[in-house]
Amino acid sequence: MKDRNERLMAIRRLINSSNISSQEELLSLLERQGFRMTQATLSRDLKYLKVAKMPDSEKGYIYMLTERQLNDPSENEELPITGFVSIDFAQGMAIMKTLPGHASSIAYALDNLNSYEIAGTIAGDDTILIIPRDGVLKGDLVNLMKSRWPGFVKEEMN
Amino acid sequence: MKDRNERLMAIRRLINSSNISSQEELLSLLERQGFRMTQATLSRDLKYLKVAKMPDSEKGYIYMLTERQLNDPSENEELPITGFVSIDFAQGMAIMKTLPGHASSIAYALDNLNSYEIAGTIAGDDTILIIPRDGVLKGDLVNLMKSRWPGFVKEEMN
DNA sequence: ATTTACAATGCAAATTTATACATTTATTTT
DNA sequence: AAAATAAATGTATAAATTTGCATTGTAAAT
Repeated sequence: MKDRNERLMAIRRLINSSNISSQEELLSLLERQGFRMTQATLSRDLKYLKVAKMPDSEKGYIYMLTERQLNDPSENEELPITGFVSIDFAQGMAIMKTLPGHASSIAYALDNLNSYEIAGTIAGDDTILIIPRDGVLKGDLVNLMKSRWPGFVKEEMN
Repeated sequence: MKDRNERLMAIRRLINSSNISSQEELLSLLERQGFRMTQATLSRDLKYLKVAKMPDSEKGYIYMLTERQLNDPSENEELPITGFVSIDFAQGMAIMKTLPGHASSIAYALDNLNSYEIAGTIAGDDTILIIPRDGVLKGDLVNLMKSRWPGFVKEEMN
């Protein structure tokens, strides 16, 4: 199902980076990127991704991501502020270094973000392997971290 | 235009307290409260209130408030953590007491919440008069405070 | 008190979005 | 590998939402 995941990610990126006001509009942007599909599938994708449509003073209505479910406490897990050392990318995956013994708690928190981008994590003692879904870019992970992890700074990265 | 404001508030309350999945559904709830209107007007109200519709695992799709515009920095003004003393309700308005000299800065921050509930504020030296829109209940204001003001606690209220 | 300007609303039609059903494609089981 | 099961998608249609236009109600100005 590689295709679908890449499409889902492409949708997220488009919605994140531009103000899209209808599925037809999004559909044509996706087609420009080589995705072939119908509006029906897009509607289902948006439902799956929990993309909301909200009024916007400029464009009337726009789609927006809602990863951080406003009222679902389970999704509001805070990432531990301490223990993070560095993050690195290789083989399409992310390798996060932590202080000794901190890996599993951070990995646990990462899992509980329930973010689409992260397919899963495996933690050792001071290292976490983060496996992104197909189609997820390094930048997507960085954005995720930055948006959900107060103490996380790009500059600390390699 | 008293009627319209009360209707707008009723809409906010309903959306906040229940999971509504269509305008028709919301319409009938409003009618049960004595509001008479068409679905077209409701659509315009929702647009005015910037109510978003998002996928929900239980009900398919639900409406939700988006006061806290996720990406609009101007709406993310933080309320000053210090200076608040107490809040009181009288004559349909709220009287907030602050430490001496703190009233205007807090009132300024309140204004910049751009919240629908607050029609306006007037600040003296240590007192702020908060004028709610018609139809806004005491509880609505308290909810607003609690959701936007980290340090605000109900117990401090009278 | 009229007139003028603007905001709010209904109606009907256009647009947009969701979904039932059938079909294809992938995955799992035997 | 074949059969059985589940997942993904297209087509056509239904359902839901938005909007242009006309009208009515409200407020402001003369």
